[in-house]
Amino acid sequence: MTENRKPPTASEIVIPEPTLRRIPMYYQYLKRKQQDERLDASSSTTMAADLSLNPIQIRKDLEWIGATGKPRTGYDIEILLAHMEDFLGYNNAHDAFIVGAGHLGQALLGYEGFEDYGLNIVAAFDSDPAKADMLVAGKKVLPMEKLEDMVKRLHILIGILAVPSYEAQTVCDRMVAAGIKAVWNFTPYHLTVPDGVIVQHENMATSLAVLANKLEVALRKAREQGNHHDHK
Amino acid sequence: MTENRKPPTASEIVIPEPTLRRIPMYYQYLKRKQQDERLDASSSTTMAADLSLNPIQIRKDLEWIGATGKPRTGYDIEILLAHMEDFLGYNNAHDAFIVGAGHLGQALLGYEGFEDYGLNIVAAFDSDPAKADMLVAGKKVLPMEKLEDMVKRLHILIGILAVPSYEAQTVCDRMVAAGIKAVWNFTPYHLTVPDGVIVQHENMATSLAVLANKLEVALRKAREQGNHHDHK
DNA sequence: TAGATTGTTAATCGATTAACAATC
DNA sequence: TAGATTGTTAATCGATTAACAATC
Repeated sequence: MTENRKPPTASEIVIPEPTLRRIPMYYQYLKRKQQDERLDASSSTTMAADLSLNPIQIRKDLEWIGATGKPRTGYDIEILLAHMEDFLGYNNAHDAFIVGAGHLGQALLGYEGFEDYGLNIVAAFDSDPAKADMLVAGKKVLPMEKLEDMVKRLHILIGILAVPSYEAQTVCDRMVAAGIKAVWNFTPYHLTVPDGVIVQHENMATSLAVLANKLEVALRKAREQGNHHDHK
Repeated sequence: MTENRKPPTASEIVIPEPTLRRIPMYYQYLKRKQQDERLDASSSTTMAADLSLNPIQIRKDLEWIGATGKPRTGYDIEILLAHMEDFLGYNNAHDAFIVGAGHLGQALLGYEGFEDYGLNIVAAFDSDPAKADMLVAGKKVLPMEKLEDMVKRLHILIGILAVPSYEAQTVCDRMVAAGIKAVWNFTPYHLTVPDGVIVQHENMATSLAVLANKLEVALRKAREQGNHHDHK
């Protein structure tokens, strides 16, 4: 194909990550609005107020997923949700394997709602023989030895890493060698992968650092105000 | 030394969030370098290569936590780690409660490494009487009724929400009423809290959306290239 | 019509990256 | 000294916010 003028190719236009990260929030919010309050339209103004965001930002975000609204009434929630599901891959879910069936792995296995976002966890793997053939949330825990074979047979593209940090790189290498193209990493270990393989880091410490810092700043401010108070 | 001229008040200078989010990654990386490779210095150049970041960005980040390096040799890892621990609150940890002792709650209770980042999980609470007085990772699971009393008695400031999404707001309200100032929310529910209370959202769907999107873009690109290939 | 809301174009803000002098 | 690396100042880039005309 490769048509001429239109500066970036289709495959080069990529949604900004901040926008992408907000879509699931909108989705969750709107679904609730629809189910609990039986609303069928919502304006960027009300959404912004409820979610503590800027209405202009919301309109820009919604533009990215191809949604349009009506002046005076806002956006049709039904249509908006459909757009989002489409965008997030609800209608084109990817299969995934989890490696590591500890508490975290089991929590992920049981997490409902991944399907909404296009992820279908098929099974888990664990090196502990005691866990082999266990069922968690209706999904099988298989022995590690079967990993490569199963990845190939089912053409799995996504691997979820919920193993101890010191095993992360080894397991990741095995996944990649077997054909996995995207790794969702729940360990704090910074993985090295070949070109073309995607790694998404889910680092709890990162979030915690943000939370602790905000709290610290707030406490500092409170203390200062306290002082000023004393002071006068 | 606290010299004069510096326009904004101490409490107004706040580290940029992107920088803050990278600190734990540096920390984890450097600790490994120190322990596994017995290195005692590292340059922004090598760190950048290993972590796929820009060296200038790393230098700027390190400046924020007050670290300095030496031309030619780089940064002293020992000192760097100390700075980071100090910055992340390792020496000034906050106590926290978890509410919800399901798989996720138990995974969090057992997560080692929170201490490194200034968080000390004291106990968990669960409404399921079967779980009452259970021990997880050496920490007690207490019945929900005791929540308010314990928060007040121990002056807990941080609450971790690992309950089902439909209970999130109710439990959050109870936490806040009892005096909790920061809520780490692991449910997908968007919480409403009074002014002055901090909420940190740990939304798995958000990360997943990013991962799925990157994979989709990569597959699209691969497909396109495949076509071009065919084509010529 | 009047008024709220969309959607677009322009301005602002902040983070990343570049350029380069200072330094060990 | 020569050369790699720091740290600072300036340029760039991208996201957020503002302004406002179009629209139902």
